[in-house]
Amino acid sequence: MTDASTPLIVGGDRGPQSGADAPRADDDLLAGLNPPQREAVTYRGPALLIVAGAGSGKTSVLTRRIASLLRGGEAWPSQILAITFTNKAAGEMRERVRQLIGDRAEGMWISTFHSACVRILRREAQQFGFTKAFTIYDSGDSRALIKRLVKEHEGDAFGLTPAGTQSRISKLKNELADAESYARQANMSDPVERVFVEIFSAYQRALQRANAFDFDDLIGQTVYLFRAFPHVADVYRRRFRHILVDEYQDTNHAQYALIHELTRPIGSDAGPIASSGGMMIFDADPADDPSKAPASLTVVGDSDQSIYAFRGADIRNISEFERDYPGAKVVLLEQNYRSTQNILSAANAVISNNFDRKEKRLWTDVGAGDPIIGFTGYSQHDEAQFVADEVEALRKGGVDYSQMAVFYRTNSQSRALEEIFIRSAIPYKIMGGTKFYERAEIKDAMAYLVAVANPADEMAVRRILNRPRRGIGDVTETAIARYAADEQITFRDALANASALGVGPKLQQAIAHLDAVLAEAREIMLPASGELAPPTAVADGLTLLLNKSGYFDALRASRDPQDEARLENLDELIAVAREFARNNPEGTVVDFLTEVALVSDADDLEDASGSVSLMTLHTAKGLEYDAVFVTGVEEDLLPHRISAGEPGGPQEERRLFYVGITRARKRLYLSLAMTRAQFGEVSVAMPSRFLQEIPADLVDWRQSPGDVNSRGGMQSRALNARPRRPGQGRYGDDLVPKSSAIDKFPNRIPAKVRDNGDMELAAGDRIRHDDFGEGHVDAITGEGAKRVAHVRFEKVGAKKLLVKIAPITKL
DNA sequence: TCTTGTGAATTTTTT
DNA sequence: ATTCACAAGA
Repeated sequence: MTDASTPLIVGGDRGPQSGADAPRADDDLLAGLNPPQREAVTYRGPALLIVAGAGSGKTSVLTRRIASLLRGGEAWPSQILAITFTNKAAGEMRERVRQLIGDRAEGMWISTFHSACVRILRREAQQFGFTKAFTIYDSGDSRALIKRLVKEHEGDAFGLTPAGTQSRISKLKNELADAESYARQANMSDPVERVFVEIFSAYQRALQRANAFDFDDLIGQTVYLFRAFPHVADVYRRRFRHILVDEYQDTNHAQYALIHELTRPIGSDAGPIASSGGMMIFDADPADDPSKAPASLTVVGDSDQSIYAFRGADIRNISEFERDYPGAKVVLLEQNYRSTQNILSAANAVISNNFDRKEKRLWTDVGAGDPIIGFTGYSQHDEAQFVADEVEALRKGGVDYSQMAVFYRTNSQSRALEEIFIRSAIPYKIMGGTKFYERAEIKDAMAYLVAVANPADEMAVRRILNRPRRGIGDVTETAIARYAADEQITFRDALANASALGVGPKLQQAIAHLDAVLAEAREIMLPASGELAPPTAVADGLTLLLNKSGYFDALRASRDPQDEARLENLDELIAVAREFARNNPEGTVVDFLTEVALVSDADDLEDASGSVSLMTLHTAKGLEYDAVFVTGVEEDLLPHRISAGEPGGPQEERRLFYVGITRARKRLYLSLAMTRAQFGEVSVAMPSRFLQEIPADLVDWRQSPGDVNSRGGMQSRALNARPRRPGQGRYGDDLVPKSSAIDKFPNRIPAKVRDNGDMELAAGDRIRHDDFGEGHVDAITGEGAKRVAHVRFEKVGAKKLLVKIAPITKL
């Protein structure tokens, strides 16, 4: 069957064998599924909600459901739209469907919201004043633009910061508001609001003029497109007969509205009907006319794993699904196939502290498994060392590095882990963090491509104007902008008239040269003759741009050691472009730019094989590992300090912790540090409240927050930089210390740690340290909680100790 | 126009 | 701790 050639639009046809009721020949698709899972695969109806607890096999269910639709002849591949949270998840789902039914899977749309919308927008852009070649602004691009506008409108005088303005605009767009609709209901007598609205609408005009969409627009403008052009919407309503949305709990209002638009009856172009009420009301019952029937909708989600409220995800989308889609079938998947009972019990205990949730209890029949391991380090380095030691112990026990992951709340926590991992020679991979595509040199190179592909994008042209240095400064840039405005041409086209700009001959030459390079690259990548550019065009064009613009030369000539790395990064980018050409022989520059703009951290799946994965708890969603380390389980970090002030914040933090716990298949480690350096300052950390929510008998504290200071003969690596000898991990050779005092209070979390805050100590005093013995205080520096004693010990030499928490007594 | 130095702010999470 | 922005000087 040549599904790829299925006509894009299949009229009112519902598929080759519509109306098939009894699933047939599905036996192998249902093999190994429990009853609710089977129901989720085989149910047929207008709307289905699958409430899928963590590890309940929802991906399996989803792929089998798709496979069963296709195999049963109920749908063509082209009639299926499946939305996932990341591109990586999309790729995996596509692959799994292919494994189930083979090449018949070709032609489905399986993608993220953003990718799907880009596809639609590229096709329909001309309908509303954009071109196919529109640019996608990532948050950095949009921040840069907003920053300029805030400055121009003197927003700072009204307390408007670029970051704040950006996030407000983003939130509004997620609610499908634009500057006008916002202005209508805002208090416009407030000058701050007026300026904000001005900036908002100026921002939107700038995007339009630059032929660009920001991330939020990709969704919002697609919804706008569907609402403003019902015949366009109908094209997609006819096409997509089966819509499936994963991670539904993390959809925001715009995404919800998009799905709503797509699941209207065909021809229901009366505009938005009572969408706020959630009910769809029509003059005639659409069921009367099968050719107009809406697409069937399947959503999968788990409100306990909703962790994106901060960016507009609305948990009500899932909790009110049954109201939005009356008659919807609900299937509950509670049996967990991933984790041991101990891990699940901990997860259940934690999440049950969220009060506004529907009761749901994960269970498994695989048995209790190993206890959860807890550890309290003296510092983040100590904690990292523990993780590294355990990773090595697990490795020796036969666990592959790729089956271990370390999670943390904030990206900045990765640094300490990295340092220790490097020193311990443990292969690791950081998912996310400072991203390849956010490096300045990569953004520059991409801006060159954008300047060629979408000359309307003034931001991109301005970015490369003086990169590498051409002596073009503020004055010249303004001159170009003025000339462009006077002549009513784009900033890009103004470069072609260097001699008319009224700048010096040297500058004229520089500008003319840049113009020529851009033109030459355009001829390679987008030949004016209209002929198709060869697959290598993107890589070739990029190479040409970087060579002839002098970008490479400037980096090579530089003596900044970092510039060598930058050159390597650019080489890598060119390699990415080549790879892209291999995978997409027909791919254009625009396609390349799109792909790059939409990749996310979690997509970065390039063989994490053989390495331990490090990532934030957010990135961890949807993944699973044999062994999981959740680090930094401290107050003010998890839950994060900032969440305290936000409504629903602490609960969302708890869900985040829950997500982390439920990623673990066999082994779970929870760790924290007593002190943590941030902003270059050391501060004292307290155990997270979430730890107390885990039943004590589930956790085996190797070093608990309760007795970390009392005894144990353990040296603090925080205060003792003595290098470790190889093979002498803290519990090397699987020798877990036969804990003594530790067993007595296995899970006692005291409200506070040792506090010597008021110990009076001065230079000249003698002290005794639990580990280091007796010593002489040379000096005291710092104040309050950060008071540091410089001590010369008789046995171990000079040390610096944080007075507040060091296990010392004055003699 | 570019370089250097000082000071300030940063670190919550991301398609 | 590090990065970034802005100011003053070359």
